[in-house]
Amino acid sequence: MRKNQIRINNERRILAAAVKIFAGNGYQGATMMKIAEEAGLPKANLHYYFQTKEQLYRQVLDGIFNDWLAAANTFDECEEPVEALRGYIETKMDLSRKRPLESRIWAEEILRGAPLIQDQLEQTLAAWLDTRVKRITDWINKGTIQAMNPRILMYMIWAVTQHFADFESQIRALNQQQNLSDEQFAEAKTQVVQTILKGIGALD
Amino acid sequence: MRKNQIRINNERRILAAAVKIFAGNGYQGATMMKIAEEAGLPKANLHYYFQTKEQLYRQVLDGIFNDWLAAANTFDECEEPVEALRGYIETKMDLSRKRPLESRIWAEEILRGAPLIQDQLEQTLAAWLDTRVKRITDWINKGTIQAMNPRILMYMIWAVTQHFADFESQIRALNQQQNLSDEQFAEAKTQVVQTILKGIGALD
DNA sequence: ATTAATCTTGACCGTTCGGTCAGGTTTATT
DNA sequence: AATAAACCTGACCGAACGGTCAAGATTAAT
Repeated sequence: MRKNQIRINNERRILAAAVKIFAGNGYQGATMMKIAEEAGLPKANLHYYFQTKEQLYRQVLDGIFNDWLAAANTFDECEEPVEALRGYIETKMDLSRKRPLESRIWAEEILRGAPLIQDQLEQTLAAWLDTRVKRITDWINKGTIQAMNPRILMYMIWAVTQHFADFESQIRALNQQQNLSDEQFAEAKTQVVQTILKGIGALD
Repeated sequence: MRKNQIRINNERRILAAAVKIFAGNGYQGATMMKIAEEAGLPKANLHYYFQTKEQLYRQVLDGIFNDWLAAANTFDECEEPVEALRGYIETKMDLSRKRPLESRIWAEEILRGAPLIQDQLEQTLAAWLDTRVKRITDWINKGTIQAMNPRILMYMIWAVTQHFADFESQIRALNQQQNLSDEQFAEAKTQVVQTILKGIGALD
């Protein structure tokens, strides 16, 4: 029983417009009118598909969280710490490069105290982190990487990779008012991977 | 010619209240009424000292930027890379611990594309960064630390240190709904310093 | 003591926002 | 062809917002 094509198309259009407007203005700064203009639809039409602004915002956040979880699986694809961490960091960097708007929406939600996604953080994300902490602890016990607090390592990885999306406007201001070129971003990606892996004693 | 004490006191009260409200609600989500209640003053009184909401916000941002610049001087206090970087990272970590609200206001402004502080970023911050890039480049040329892009190193330091303020609510959700204790934060500080210094080949 | 300057505040105003709704149009079903 | 279901939208509404103002209270200057 699949939904009508009209509904599918319009929901997608509205969600895409919502991502742009929420990312550029924040939840409070975004207005249904701006989203409607971006989507090329009358405002009342938005309320036909999404009853309230908050519901629309929640669906945007859900989509972001699902993308995040999909990327997070990279962590489990390799057995060895160097390749597992390298793959995860690179995937997170690619996500920041390709979907900076989503990263910024997520960041703003956390900044505001995560009022709408606290449950997801405490349930899904905490569980995800726990199992990865166990894997890292195993590596430490085997002596493959040096002793450390695995949670802090993950915080560092998240911080650095997401910084390139969340603080894009600052990086641009410090880069002759130009966004990082593909070459510059590739260099950043390599350096981030090298610094973190070397920093935890997994290289050299 | 010093200002009247009444003005000094009230401006300070209002600015302190504004920091709390802007940090917890963002620029758009903050209202003059909320700030007035936090300050314990009638709303009209705020407009007597600060003509518009934007002017009040600008003064808050100015204060934050000045704190940031003061902390940034730590970078120059030591000649050797290990001690200079360690001191700078630790100062930034302490700032995140003691002034998380200010860090979040700054982060939100950058997230929104830095509409009000673009000039400061392109002028003051860019100049500050340029001189530190030169220092790091000297260290690299002397062989004290390994070859790398100094700008990316600074981005990483900013990202990691500020993460503990900006993403505090996420870290709390992943830490049994408890903010990091002083001991946990001290551990994070040590690990961040060690990982970065080791990651750039300045240790071991 | 008088005047001037500064400070205080309740009431008010125009605008913008999220959301509603009735009535019409299009699409799907039989 | 007829009916039902889904979709569309201009016009409207109450609430909340940033900001104003006039009139009074307090403080400073002479």
